[in-house]
Amino acid sequence: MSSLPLNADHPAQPLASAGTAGTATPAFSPLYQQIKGLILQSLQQGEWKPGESIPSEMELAARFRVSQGTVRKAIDELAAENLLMRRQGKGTFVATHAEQQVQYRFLKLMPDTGDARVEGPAQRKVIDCRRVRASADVARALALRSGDAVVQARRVLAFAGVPTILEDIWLPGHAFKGLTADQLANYQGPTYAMFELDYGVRMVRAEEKIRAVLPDADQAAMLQVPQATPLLSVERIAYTYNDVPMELRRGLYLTDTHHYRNELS
Amino acid sequence: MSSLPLNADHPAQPLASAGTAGTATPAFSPLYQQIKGLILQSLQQGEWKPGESIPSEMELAARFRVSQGTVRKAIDELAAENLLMRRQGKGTFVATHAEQQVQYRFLKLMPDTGDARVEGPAQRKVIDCRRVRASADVARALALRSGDAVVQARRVLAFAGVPTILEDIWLPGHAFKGLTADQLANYQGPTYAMFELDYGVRMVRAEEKIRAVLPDADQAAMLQVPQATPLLSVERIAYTYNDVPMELRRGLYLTDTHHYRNELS
DNA sequence: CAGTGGTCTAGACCACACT
DNA sequence: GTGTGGTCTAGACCACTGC
Repeated sequence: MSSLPLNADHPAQPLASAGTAGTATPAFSPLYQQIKGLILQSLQQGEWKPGESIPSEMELAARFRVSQGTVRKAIDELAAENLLMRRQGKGTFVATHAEQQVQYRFLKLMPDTGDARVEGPAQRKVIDCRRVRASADVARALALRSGDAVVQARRVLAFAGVPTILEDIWLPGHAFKGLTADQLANYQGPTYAMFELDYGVRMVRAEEKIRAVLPDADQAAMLQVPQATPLLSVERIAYTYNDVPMELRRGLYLTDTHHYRNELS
Repeated sequence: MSSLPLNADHPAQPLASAGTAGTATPAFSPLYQQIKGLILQSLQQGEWKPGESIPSEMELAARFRVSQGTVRKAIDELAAENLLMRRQGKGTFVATHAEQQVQYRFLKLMPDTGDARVEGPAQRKVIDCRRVRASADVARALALRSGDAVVQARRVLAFAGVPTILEDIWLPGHAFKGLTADQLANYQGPTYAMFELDYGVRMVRAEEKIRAVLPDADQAAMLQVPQATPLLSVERIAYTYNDVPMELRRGLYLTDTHHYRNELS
């Protein structure tokens, strides 16, 4: 395992790996990975907030006592993971869901014709929002214990007046104290941007499990469709920094004029 | 626009952009992008085949009269796009769907419990495989003209004996002359690996549109489910090099014991 | 051992944005 | 012009693979 020459007078080489001395894996870690970890730590601790710029490559290189190229490689990876955003001539910025360019990055439902951006944001109607105790499956998804406090919300999203998405959302109670239906309904912009601003929680990545299902009577009523209408069931777990799960979301998507779009590579 | 110093005696700087002289966009293209284009061209023309190694970074640097670092950056991007695969100490290889590591990379349907790899490959039953004329929508998807020859196939994939996927596949007739039902059913390994080996067609990326639907009588019979069973409709267009569409695939997935898995970032 | 990709440095210059 | 990220080079050394 290499170590960072934070207090050394001279930039150092990685101090070589464990070799055959122990039974543990060598676990060689390149310098730029360690730098990446340190930057990640600063992001996590809120040293730089979403939308703000981080120090220049030269400054970071000086701070960490490494060359610009090494800092550069660390930032490259963080930018590839959508944690940072580089803008030539301006600087490097902490990514945010408020950014116009990548707004609604996690919403893959697209209208069959035309551009998603043209359609504009959905009309949101919050059915319910309250503090409850986590059921076993919700607790498991959010890495909590059964019975821990969670905020539970249900809302309907409509496009051009047509109810299209029915969403149930669960959030850890400790991180989202005081979340109201009003916030979920009336915040201008992506919900995840509101989470950043009001609760300091930045969603970094998510996993979705998708199925085809038929709605129960309640769900059909909420979406104003017959119960025989097949719907897309989308279960999402969203994670903050360090793979900590911070949201469970179960969506039902009406897919007669929309589709879920995915790119494979 | 910079140009490559292929015959120069000295490594060159990019020859600067157009400046304000013309009305055309400057279209500055960094050296490594040009190198990337040349490597791409060699891949496309089959100079190096799937699974083979390409020349070392040093050799390519010599061939293109640039530094190793520049070649490196070009290869980095191609590796990130899954066109090449780097293996430390061994070399850089042309990616292939036959690779154990990334087999069935485009199949996102996973069993609800356990690992996909454990389940093993599906049993394939080919219902139909014949040469037909392209309908308007198939032609559009494959960038052909209506009436052009296409190979059309239908097959059912079963896991542990349970029919789970019904697939209709369309392929450009000119590139897949002589494709048989036997090949589609009995080739050991991913179908896309067979396409590479027998037809020299490598699928590089794909786009999918997903909906929830109810099957018609025929489809329900093929999957041995009631007609009221909601199914995932997955329409895929797969592309070779240079964004040329080479396959249209319409799948119906049974999602009672499986789900479509997606990662968002 | 030689050859491959992987890391790190140092320095030069280019493209872009702001002032 | 100044400062930012972006490109390119040259050279050194490290880690991994296979002869």
